[in-house]
Amino acid sequence: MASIRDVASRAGVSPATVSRVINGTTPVAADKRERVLQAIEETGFVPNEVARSLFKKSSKTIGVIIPSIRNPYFTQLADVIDEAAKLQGYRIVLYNVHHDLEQERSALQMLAAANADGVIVASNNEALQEELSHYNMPVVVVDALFQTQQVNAYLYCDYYQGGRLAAEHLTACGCRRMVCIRGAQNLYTAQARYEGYRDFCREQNLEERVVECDYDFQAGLAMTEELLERFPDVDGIIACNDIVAISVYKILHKRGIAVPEQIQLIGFDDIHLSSLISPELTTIHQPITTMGRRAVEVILQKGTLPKEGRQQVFPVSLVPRETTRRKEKNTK
Amino acid sequence: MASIRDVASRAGVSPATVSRVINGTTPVAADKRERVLQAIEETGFVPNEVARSLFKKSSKTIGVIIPSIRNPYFTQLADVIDEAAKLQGYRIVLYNVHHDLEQERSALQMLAAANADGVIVASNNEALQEELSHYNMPVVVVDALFQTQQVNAYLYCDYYQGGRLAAEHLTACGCRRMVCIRGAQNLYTAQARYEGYRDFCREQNLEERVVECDYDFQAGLAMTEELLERFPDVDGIIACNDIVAISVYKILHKRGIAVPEQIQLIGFDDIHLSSLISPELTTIHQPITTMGRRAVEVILQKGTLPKEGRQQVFPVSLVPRETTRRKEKNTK
DNA sequence: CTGAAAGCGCTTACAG
DNA sequence: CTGAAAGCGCTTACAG
Repeated sequence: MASIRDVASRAGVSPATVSRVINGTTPVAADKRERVLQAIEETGFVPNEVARSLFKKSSKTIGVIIPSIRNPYFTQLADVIDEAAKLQGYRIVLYNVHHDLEQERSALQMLAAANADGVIVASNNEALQEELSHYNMPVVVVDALFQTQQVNAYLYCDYYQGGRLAAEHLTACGCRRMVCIRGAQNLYTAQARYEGYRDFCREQNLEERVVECDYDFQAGLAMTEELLERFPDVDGIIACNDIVAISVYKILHKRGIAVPEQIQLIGFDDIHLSSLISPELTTIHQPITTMGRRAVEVILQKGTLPKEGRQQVFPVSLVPRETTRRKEKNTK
Repeated sequence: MASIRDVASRAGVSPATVSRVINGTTPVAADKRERVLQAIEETGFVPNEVARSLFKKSSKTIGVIIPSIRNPYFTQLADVIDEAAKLQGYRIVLYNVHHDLEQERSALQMLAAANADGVIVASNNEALQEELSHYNMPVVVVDALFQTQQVNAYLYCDYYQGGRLAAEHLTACGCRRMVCIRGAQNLYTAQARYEGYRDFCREQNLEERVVECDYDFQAGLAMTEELLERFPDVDGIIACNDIVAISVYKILHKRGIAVPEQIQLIGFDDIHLSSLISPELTTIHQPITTMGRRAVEVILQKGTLPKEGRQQVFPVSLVPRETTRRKEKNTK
């Protein structure tokens, strides 16, 4: 690959001048300018970003660390971030860390070492927290909240409210023996949802019935079998997220259990898929787009965010679709 | 951030020595070694990869360029590549280029500028071809084939055979008025599938019925409406890929058309989702895992691939599931 | 407007 | 075994 020196000698100018015409930092005499452009054309010169970044301490890059590239919630989030970043002339580098602390660590190190201009991380690993503040680049955590808060911002949704809404809705649909499939309770996001459900049950004097399940398809499939075993009279299921809800539906369908007639079902997240499957999934909507964009904004303002603004909670909302049905009431 | 010089002075050695203990390139006296390790510990020093990469001309990075992060086919592929690369000590950098030539170009430039060790690109843009050979890094194209072949390898599946298998299967299921939803015909992958279908129809003296549709959910939804309009007596649908098939199913379901009883349906790709939705989708399997791993292998052997090995075609296979049903025949 | 020089943070011949 | 030096390919004060 041609270097800036090659271009310079070909154009009969100094490398500094070439740099100036490329970056437009200083006016350059028209004729030299022309010759430089010529030479760039002829050599097919592309400035080496590594060298540039070494000097600039910026790589116009935002790192995005997600626990799973297989979970549409995260790819949707990454897509939004990607779009927002590109609009500002930044690119994103996506790290898929498989929920693994070691991989999260190394992603973070690599990003720091690569002069990233910031990182957006969706991680629930409390253990990652200490690392997060070691690096002098803006960090925003999305879809999580930690005990000790060390980074520029935490963006998450009102999961507690989501849990309540889900329970409330199923109840309004006539369910009396609902089961809550909650996510691993070491995750804040899963815990808050569960607490919303729990508190609603207590207020309404409903019996709590809970099973626990990881946020993925395989786990959802297995857990549903177990759930039906343990609670054969279940009439409503609150899934910890949409992909688990899809798994639940699959098992119910296979067993010939009608949804929503026999069992009502509600998911969480409102990923695109949830309205594309048949029947369409009732779910709790998270404003993924808004969160993703906000995350990019925070990064690009380089942590000028006031301390008090560090936690930003986004509202969730109920999206009733085909896997639940309200008791006829206001229905004419 | 601490630099190698900080560590060196703290340990009372030269930067070169620090470099040697970090990289283990040359033996270092035990006491100095100790002091260096100490100093690294104390300063929390992380070597700057940008600087290292500037020298090394390698960044232990493989670029992966995909047209859409929303299409599970590509995220599945990316995931496999990610795994295979990590096993070899490489990381991947994922570029989501939204099917856009300009974004593909810039991703490629950035990767070259970032000293990537190779790039795996899933692009059907013939116009990208010239660029591809400009860079002196290994490039492998997956899921596509171009007229002019300029890169190290083309990995793709026997799409033609896939198209045939789909048509053959629907016919074996008793369909006589099938419609083929083909992808945009400027894409090799879509064209080959269609040709498989077409040739089968000709051989069997079946009327060809074709509509065209982009590879995404929204397009699939709209096209299905149109298809039912144009071919009200359709009894079998071959979708250009699984996500379009899912869209088709959605519309059929909404209209109360029974699958497979009234209309049989087959997809293409065999993404994970296809067996997770209800009913499970009959489809043509692509060996995504094998392809992804092979792509990494090719990159890491740095184009030592013999010329004749440049095109690698992987076999496809029929996966009959619940959206089609064979005529009772060998069924006892 | 423009060139020579220094420097970004590493690594590796080259001497010793 | 180890340090001084040069260099990876850029950019930006600094002089002019």
